Amino acid sequence: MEKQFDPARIETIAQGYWDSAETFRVTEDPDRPKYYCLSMLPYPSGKLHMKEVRNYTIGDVISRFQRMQGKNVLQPMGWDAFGLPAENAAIKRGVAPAGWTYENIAHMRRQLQRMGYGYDWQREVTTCSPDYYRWEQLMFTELFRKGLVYRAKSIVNWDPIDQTVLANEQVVDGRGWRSGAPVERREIPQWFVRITDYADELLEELDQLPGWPDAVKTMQRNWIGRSEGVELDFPLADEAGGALRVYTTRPDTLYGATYMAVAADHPVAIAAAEKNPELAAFLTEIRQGAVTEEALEKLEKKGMPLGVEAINPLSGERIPVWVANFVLMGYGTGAIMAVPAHDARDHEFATRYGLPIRQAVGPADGRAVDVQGEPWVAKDGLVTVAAGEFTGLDFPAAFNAIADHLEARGIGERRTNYRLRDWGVSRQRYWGCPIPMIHCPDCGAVPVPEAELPVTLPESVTFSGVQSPLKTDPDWRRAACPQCGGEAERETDTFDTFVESSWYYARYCCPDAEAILDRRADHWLPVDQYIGGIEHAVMHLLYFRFWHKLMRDQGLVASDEPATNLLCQGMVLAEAFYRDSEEGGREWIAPADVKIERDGRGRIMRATRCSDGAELTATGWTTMSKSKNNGEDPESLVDRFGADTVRLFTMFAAPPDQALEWQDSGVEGASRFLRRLYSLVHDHVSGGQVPAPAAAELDEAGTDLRRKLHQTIGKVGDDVGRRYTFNTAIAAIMELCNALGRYDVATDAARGLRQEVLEAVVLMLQPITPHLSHALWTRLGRDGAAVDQPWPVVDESALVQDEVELVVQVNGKLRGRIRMAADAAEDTIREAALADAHVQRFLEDLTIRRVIVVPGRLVNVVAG
RNA sequence: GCGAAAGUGGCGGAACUGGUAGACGCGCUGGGUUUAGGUCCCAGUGGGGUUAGUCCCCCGUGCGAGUUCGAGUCUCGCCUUUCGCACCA
Repeated sequence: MEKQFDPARIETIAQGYWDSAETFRVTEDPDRPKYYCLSMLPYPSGKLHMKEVRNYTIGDVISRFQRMQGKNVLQPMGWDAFGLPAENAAIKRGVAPAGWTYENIAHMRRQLQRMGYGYDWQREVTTCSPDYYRWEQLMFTELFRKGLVYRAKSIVNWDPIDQTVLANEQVVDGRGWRSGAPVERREIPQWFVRITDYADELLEELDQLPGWPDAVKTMQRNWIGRSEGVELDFPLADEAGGALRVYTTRPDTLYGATYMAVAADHPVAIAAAEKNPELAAFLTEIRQGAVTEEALEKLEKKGMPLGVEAINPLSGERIPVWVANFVLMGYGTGAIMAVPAHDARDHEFATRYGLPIRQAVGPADGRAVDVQGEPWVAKDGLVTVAAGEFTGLDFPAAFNAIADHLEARGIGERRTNYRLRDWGVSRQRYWGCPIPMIHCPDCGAVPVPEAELPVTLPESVTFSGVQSPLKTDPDWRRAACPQCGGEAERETDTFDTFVESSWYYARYCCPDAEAILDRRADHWLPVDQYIGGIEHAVMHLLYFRFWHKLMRDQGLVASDEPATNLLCQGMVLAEAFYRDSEEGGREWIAPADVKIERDGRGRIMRATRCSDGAELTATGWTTMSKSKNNGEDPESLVDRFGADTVRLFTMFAAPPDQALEWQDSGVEGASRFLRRLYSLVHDHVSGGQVPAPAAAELDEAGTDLRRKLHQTIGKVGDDVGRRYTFNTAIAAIMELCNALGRYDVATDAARGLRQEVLEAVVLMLQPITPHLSHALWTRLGRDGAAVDQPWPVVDESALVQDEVELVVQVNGKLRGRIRMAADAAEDTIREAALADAHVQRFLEDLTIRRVIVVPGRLVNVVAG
């Protein structure tokens, strides 16, 4: 055995072994329980990111652990290859998005392989390949035929200078990122999938997912936002008649409605603006700005009266109709009834424009509230006041009485509403999956027949960024109508990339199927463990669940949910450094180019740039990102320390669901531990033939070490297999190694024990540092490969302990420790605790009132 | 603005079911090995006080209240940070 630990050499040998033995290639096996471990597939941005290393190391640790439990493990990998960054790269460097993407995939695949992840590469899925997206096109046309897909108008960010639709991230402070022009909201026709048809099922089945984090389930519940309310008409008071339809969850507050507000695109607002130029200008003004909910909510509330009045259907009162910038057409009915006394946003608006605020409900205990100063929004413990015949009712009673009344008079009905909106899947972009529809002047929108799929995206194009090459290519656009054969046009929009990532996990099961999926899908599904970033808690994970149900209803899969367990890992943070220069604004300096001076306690005192000594400002911990130039390159760390060290550190630094603060010094600590273990094994095997373990011949120190070994096996199995706290598993292994290092090996029995400990350590580390374990397993003289060994078994007889230490508290404060037989009776424990000299000191002049004995843990003496 | 989480030494974190706060690692301090540097090994390391001593005391888990024999852990309010908000993925 070489004295020096050489990670590069060890890693090459181990990876070569797994390759030639086809260790990670899996097929369906009826004799072994299956285990499907899935990590979210990466966008091929060019370089592997630290957050991906973290994600995939977690997945690989779980996969390798399950393999050691005897499971038939499927762990696939692929590429979420469509998306905006490829278009941006194309604009910046003048390369085609396809070529750029394929090069990135090749580079990143090699980076993943160097990390030693146990993927079955034969199942690799690349979403921009026609072999993949043709099946999603087929699925879409089938959904269209089932009526689950429709076309409707919706709002996009429109850049009036570049004449293009902008993504939300391309809107900076309400302006286009490149043109700088104020963004306008524009309505265009787009394709939608009816996710709201599945809203109830998506909501209710969250209760059947005990393996999903509560935080994610709560966020999804809130996102779906089911509410019970009433939809009703407020008749308009002008001669033309008509009515404003609104939805409210608070019909009990109807008597407090003092004005109405409509969206700028509402027909009533447009009609009113025709004869009012000032109003028309205002409508144009409030149509500007970004479309995100966040931007709308943070907006300064603005409005203008339309000169139109509506009639409160309960009180008969005439109230003014306003147009307001925070009401949007397409969200609900595009109109709201405003009850400023009981809604914060309505209150802010009413106060600003001097509109009346009238109380409709109040506390049931009769306490007076002043709604002029601030709204009273409670829904519990309320009673209606000044509400005509409905006065004096609590919330459920008022809700029902008013809803019955409205329904009886035919001006409204009860309605269940969702905050969730149907999924708009159209994108006005080139680098995406073409939407397989043909627009015929006579037949309308017609799906492309299955025999003509896939609708292939042309890959050799020049991409300028102004318009999609699909829209400017008349040959590509031209098509015969599948229905009437007449001249027609292809849809030039492409799919939201969330469509590809909604079903890739199922395609991994049968990547070569000549259909969307085949029978193999149900062998592997549902996914046993899904792992990905918390940032996907709502959108991706909801579409992922939704698409699974769509596939179920198409008869493609049998299960209701795609994944039984979900682990959301935290972000990866790093320190960032910048300097503000007069000429060039803020400049971010890579941490590798920064010289840091720390004070005696390790805090950063001063940071300077290595090249010129320029003074820099440190930001503290922040997300690793390109814009801050603080990304740690995993590959250079692998070059310096080896893949095992990088894997060990990312698992050790924090529990997986917490943010990980990246520190190079910590990486060195991980490397040091592996070197120490290597030399422990080296020293051990250089002593020659190892005798068989003989537990009975061990002295007290040996018995203690052996107990610690088996405690550790139990703890690590629980930490890795159930708790997913890899950091504590590693800490326990380190403790065991420290104990082994202190253990004096003078006898044959002791050498045998050392062999037993080292073998267990090597196997327990196999999921985390598989290359080193592969090497050391052989060095310890064992046959076979570490990756194929079963998880070590706890020897219950080694855990037995005759004596335990108990803590004695007086009034909750630690005052003494006593050693007792493990099975001592409560009375004996109480006596021993009270007899302890140190405890007695604190009981002088006090009367003992109670003694609490917690067996195996502590005694608390309550005295006063 | 709305929704969801998280705050523990100089730093990352541990304490799993309400029961010894600070495991493990980094950093730092002192010592040793080495021609030197690095590596490696040993010891110490929450803050304050105290002792001849290896004894002992007080304080301490973002802030403020509460429940309990006992709270980092449970409840309420506040502050700060992070994630998401439908065209970034």
